[in-house]
Amino acid sequence: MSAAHLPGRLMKRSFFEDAVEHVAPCLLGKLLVRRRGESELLAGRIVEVEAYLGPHHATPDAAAHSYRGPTPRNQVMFGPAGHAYVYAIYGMHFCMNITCEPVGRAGCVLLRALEPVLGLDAMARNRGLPRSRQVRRKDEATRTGIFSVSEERGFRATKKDLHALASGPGRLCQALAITRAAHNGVDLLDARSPLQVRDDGFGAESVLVTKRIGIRHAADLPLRFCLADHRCVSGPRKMEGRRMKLR
DNA sequence: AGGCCGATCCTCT
DNA sequence: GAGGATCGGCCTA
Repeated sequence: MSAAHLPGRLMKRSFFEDAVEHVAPCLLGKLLVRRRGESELLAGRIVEVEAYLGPHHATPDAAAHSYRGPTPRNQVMFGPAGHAYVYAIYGMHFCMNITCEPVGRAGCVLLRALEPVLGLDAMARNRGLPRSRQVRRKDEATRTGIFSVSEERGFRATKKDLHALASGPGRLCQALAITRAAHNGVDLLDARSPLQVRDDGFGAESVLVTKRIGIRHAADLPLRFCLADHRCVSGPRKMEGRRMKLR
């Protein structure tokens, strides 16, 4: 498969070499593209992320894996920007981050939720979910305009079905078949990579900023960013936070 | 819609 | 040896 068949354009390295708390909200709306084998293509739009601050930062972030400095597990975080940091958690899930900031600084963005865009059947299979039931009506999500694409031949997903595919950091890795063994350290900005971040020109507008989910330390930092009102976002429906316009 | 629970194992102390 | 950037099932409401 040639790169010409992939949606959008590869992102530039400089985009990720900035402070992580600035990069994180700007990642919303970008595509995570997964190529597998000769023909399989999966893609999802990033709708929810969290920033984790490196130990160089003025604000201490005890929730970050880099908090106590480099270890064998987190060494990728201290390397160049635009690479995947994938780790295993609770013995049964993977989480994927994108490294940010110049070499030596370990700011990282955790990907928390995707809106499925391409390869929905394969995602359902990867997740061990039944192929989405057929819906008689025109895809409700697309009709309401909440979703940008989310429909392809042979798969008509309800909002609930879409949410089950890749909403949550563990779920999105399972949906795209992302593992630590195969993908930790992969360059996301290389056209030959099995995992890429791409920009198809989607314009994110209103962003909701809240506390991060599922952590004990530094729990009050406002470092979770999601597309406001997007149904594929994970976590509690109503979460306190402030709205922010991008750019 | 939200809270509690168990599964399961790697990483760092 | 403790605990974790989670998930899905089951419970109450």
